[in-house]
Amino acid sequence: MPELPEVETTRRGIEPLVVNKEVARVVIHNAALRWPVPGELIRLLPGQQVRSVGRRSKYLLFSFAQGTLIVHLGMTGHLRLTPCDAERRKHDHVEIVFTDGTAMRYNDSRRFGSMLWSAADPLQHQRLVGLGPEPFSPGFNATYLHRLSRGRKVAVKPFLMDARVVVGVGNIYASEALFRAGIAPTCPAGKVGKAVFERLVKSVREILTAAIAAGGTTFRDFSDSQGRPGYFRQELCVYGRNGDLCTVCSTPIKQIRLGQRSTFFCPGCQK
DNA sequence: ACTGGCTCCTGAGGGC
DNA sequence: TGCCCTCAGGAGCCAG
Repeated sequence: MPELPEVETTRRGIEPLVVNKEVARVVIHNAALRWPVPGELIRLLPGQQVRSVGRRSKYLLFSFAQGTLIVHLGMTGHLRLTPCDAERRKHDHVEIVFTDGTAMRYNDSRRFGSMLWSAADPLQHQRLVGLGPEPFSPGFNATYLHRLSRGRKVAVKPFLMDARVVVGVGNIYASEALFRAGIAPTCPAGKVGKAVFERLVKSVREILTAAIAAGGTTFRDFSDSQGRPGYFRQELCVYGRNGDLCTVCSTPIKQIRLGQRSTFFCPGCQK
């Protein structure tokens, strides 16, 4: 379940393996992702070099001279670098073969991911243009959240998970950040005060920083990256811990559904 | 303008 | 052992 830390870890791992490599050919084994993989990649990419691998929100941006390959990992998407003659795996969708004999393969069992092409500024792409600030950018702060949330009745957890508000906070880290900040996930966003948002901003950054650090140690080797599920599991305080006793106040952790999503919190710590 | 609900998909895990 | 059911989740989309 890639949230921002996992995507950033993927970016850091894959960039040194593909940067400056020239594409020899593109093979689309199965174009069926969230949107069909654009067939034009087959004629556009060969001959071009990967200049850099960037990230905006949970989108990876593979920059080429003539445009940008935009990759979203969805729920189960993985990128791995293999020798180009390595055996294919089930759910390999797209293969980008480089002139040095390696290949980057996109594998996605649930097909929630996507692969898009942007000939112009990728940040202006339809999928990226309306996104909120990055959680580590100065634009993500208590004043911003306070202003944006006035009059909003939506619970603070789905509010925090709304990519138009801030990007990269998925279901797991939303629960964790709210626990750290001592905010009940059900509290209407419009009722949250500025000082409390201050704590939330800090918590979001702390939890993402810790997760990126943990991801960095787990995803070191991208030639063999099928990911290790639950890599941050041991550091989670509430997520997936329904019935466990809170590490702070020993109240049993509760699980509810909020905006169709499993939500975990400590009724003792979070008001 | 908001809000909540539905949807895509496959694999894991629980119950019997 | 095996089958069936439920659940998981990012984010676009739509109806009210």
